Amino acid sequence: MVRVVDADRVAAVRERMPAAVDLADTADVFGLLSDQNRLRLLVALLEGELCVCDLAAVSGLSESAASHALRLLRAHRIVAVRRAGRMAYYRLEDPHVRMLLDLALAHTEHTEILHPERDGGL
Amino acid sequence: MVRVVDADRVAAVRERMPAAVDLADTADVFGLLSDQNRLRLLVALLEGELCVCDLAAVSGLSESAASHALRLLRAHRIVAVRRAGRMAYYRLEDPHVRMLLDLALAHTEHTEILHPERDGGL
DNA sequence: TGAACGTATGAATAGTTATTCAGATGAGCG
DNA sequence: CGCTCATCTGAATAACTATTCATACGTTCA
Repeated sequence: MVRVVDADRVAAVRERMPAAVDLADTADVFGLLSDQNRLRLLVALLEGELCVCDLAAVSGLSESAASHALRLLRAHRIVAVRRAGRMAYYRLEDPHVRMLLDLALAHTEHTEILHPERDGGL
Repeated sequence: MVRVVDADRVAAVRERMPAAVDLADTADVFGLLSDQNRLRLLVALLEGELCVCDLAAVSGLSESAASHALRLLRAHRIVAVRRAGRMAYYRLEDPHVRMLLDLALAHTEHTEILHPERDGGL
């Protein structure tokens, strides 16, 4: 089993395959962007910092849920926090993620949604 | 609870917030990219079509696992299949996903990995 | 100081997703 | 035909992720 058909292409692709650690990191970032609520939070932050309660309001989350989500994003340094008294102001810190968001949103807004359906032969 | 601090910004952000269906779709796409194995498959396909066994070989997956992953990607029309006899050749079909991949990989390859760690105050 | 507030946390539950295995399908070939 | 091969599938388990609730923390202000 696992016999190779086009050995040359397989070797070439193996060459170009990013290191496991890079792939894991990339998968991680995409994973953080794969949730509607986190997406809302990040979209809200595209134009500048907001406090937790405004983020919760904008994204329709409870403050607890918003806080949990922001914690995750903060742990991966996608957002950063500024504290002022009892308020916490979050901002989008990762320019790479900003680019991914911009690109992704630009496309979904102009594109028909492709729902999971069958192809040639499912 | 959920009191708004900066009502104007909240209203402005609400205006710009994409529709729920667009966010769901975007989150979905990111979700499909959030797995190392699927990422490997897609990277392998960046340069052209490959059959399942070569994809499995390149990405270190069992053929069954590769097939399951490809099925998912196919269901979302991210890849498409061409069948020739008993072989199945997959290709990357979604140019939007190709862009996201290119962007993401370009960055991870030049960037220090930011592992989940604490920020100012975790 | 103590009450109210914004935020953060932990633990529990519920829900989703990946992985594996056993077997099915359908094409080619002797 | 009947065997082998490439691929696909379904079902089961295991692993992970989200959501909620109750509560804790530190700040502000009376």
